Amino acid sequence: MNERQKLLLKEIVESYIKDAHPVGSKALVQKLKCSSATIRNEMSVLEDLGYLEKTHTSSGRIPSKKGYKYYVDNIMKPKELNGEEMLKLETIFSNTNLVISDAIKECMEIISEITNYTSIVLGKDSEYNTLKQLNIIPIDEKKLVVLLVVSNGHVENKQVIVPDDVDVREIVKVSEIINKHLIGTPIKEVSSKMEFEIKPRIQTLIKEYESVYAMFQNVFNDFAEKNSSVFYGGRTNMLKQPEFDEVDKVKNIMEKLEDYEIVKKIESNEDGVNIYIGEENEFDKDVTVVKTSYKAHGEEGTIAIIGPTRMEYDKVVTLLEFLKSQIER
Amino acid sequence: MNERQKLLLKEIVESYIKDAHPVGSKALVQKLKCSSATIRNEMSVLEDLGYLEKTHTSSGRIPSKKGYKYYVDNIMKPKELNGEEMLKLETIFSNTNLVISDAIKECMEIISEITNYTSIVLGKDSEYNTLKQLNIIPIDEKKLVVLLVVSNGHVENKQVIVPDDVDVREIVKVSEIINKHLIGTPIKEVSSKMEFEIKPRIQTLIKEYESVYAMFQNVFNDFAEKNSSVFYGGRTNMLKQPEFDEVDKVKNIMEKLEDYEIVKKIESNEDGVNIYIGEENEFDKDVTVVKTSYKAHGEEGTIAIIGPTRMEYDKVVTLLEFLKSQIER
DNA sequence: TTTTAGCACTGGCAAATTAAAAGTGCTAAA
DNA sequence: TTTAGCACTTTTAATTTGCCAGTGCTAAAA
Repeated sequence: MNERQKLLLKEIVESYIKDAHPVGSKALVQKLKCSSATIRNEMSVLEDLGYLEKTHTSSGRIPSKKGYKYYVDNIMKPKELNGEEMLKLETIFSNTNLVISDAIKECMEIISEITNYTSIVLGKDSEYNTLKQLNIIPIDEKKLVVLLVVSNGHVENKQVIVPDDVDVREIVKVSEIINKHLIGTPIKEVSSKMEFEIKPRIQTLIKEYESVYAMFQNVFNDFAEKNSSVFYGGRTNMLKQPEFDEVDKVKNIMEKLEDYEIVKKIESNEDGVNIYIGEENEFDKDVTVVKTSYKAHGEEGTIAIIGPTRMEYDKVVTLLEFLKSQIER
Repeated sequence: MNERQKLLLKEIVESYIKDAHPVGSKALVQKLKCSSATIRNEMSVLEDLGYLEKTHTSSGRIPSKKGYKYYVDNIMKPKELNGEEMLKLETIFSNTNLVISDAIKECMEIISEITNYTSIVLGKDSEYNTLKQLNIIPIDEKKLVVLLVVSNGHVENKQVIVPDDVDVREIVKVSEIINKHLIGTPIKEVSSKMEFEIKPRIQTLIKEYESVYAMFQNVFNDFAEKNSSVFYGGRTNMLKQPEFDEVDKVKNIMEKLEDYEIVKKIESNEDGVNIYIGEENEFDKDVTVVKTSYKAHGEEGTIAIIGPTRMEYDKVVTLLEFLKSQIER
């Protein structure tokens, strides 16, 4: 692609991102410094190459998915952030008594506000996270709370009804044994260590050990299931985008956003910011997902922005990169 | 209103609820056992009384808000639940190691599925709930977790960055003092008791007591803010209703559903099931909120269904009543 | 060889037109 | 009090129309 074609693609993408109208040849005469006829010729070349599309035979052009892709890969320059926005994000991180995961959530909420896209933070319990502490707190004769503290500071809690045949004191006893032997165990291995290290120990000690053992396995399984946490920002922002003006389309996308099985596929291990346009993501042909991973002090996860393919790529990428850099400081 | 008029209103409401089309006089000849002319006369009476509306001069009738209100107050009979649905809800409650609040959430999720409306569970920390236990769990030199256990079994946790000038051991010492003097204190009074009972005690004991005190107050304030919890079921169901076919309208309603300040106004103390049609609720003139409170073993809160005014009132009311009865057993 | 002016042509869009369908209100008779 | 009958109203969908933005192509200019 020659320089003029690149410039042409750039102008079309940016104009279309700005106001969602197909771009005609006359509108670009100023920018390209040549006549509309020349622009039409070049447009038709770019269309043959698959970078542009028409909405109908005599409409202006819009970028194709391939066009967007070329734009983000070869043309787009990082956008300078507006000072006010940058300051907002920085002050959140300068708040010293805010834990990193909370700071990330607040920032993504703000990014959703300034971009009008939906943001997702997908927390992930790192493989290096270990069991820090297991607490049993009796609430009454029949109810207790199991608390599980992870080495990175995450706490999970679950209320449990004590089985009829079991004495609460026996549960506490088992929890002491678990604390004695399982602290420092990576979370993923807890379940199997229960089987091989705890079960044999309690068989002789505890009367109704089967009930108690089952209860603990149950609790650990529950924890394993909601292993990673999801945070959403600007959930309803989808509804603001002109391309999602049909309720059916929005419904489809929002239902997928609610579906953890689909959302968890966003999880990223890449160090850079990656862009998934249209068919490249799980949501919709007119949706783009921009995402990157973060890692800091045992906290680990993915931050992602979800919006229309007609997205302010330069701004979103810069924002995510900026946030990532803040996190990792 | 005479019997025939009641029957007429009933048939119109139920037919419109069923398929969202205005109801004409001919369609009711069978049901009313009289000619369409007679029905037209009666319709026009009901319209003068304000129970019916026309969408345009020569359309069939639809119920007005007042018509719906009369229907739910004077005409509607509880709907018998389908056995399968009832069983689904009952089995959830028969699962003995499920805590009541989790059972409620699962049930409301199911109710959302079977009705295609949105459900909300608004947990409320009862005034009788007291502080059960305060735990400090150091994560590393600079981070710790504050755990707050409430007498009903709810657990709140917050990660805190230890201020530079403070020693973790001093925080632990303060937590011991709090545990000694504040256990059993109603949650609402904790903050003021901190001021009058804890602050004086620690002033002499703790070096940087101001920092530590501020930290704890901070944490308690955070807890107080998210005092009550919200659970949503079928968040996107709004999008399935034909009356919400304009993105703008849905956006409005969904934004309100996201806004805790608005949602918490749903909170109910009423023992019965109450219905708020159109302007009577905070959401939209075409939305109805059906809600009731529940109370069981220190767990307390509100369950609510949100849908279009054209709602299957009989079914929703019966479902909520059934769920409430299950909760209170 | 590249660029440009000019012009015929195309599809979309909005406003206007039309015809059919659904339903009402009113009148007069049962 | 109820009903049959009919004129009238509005909606809806389909069609028509003119206009507009924009294209593709051709032939001339650079």
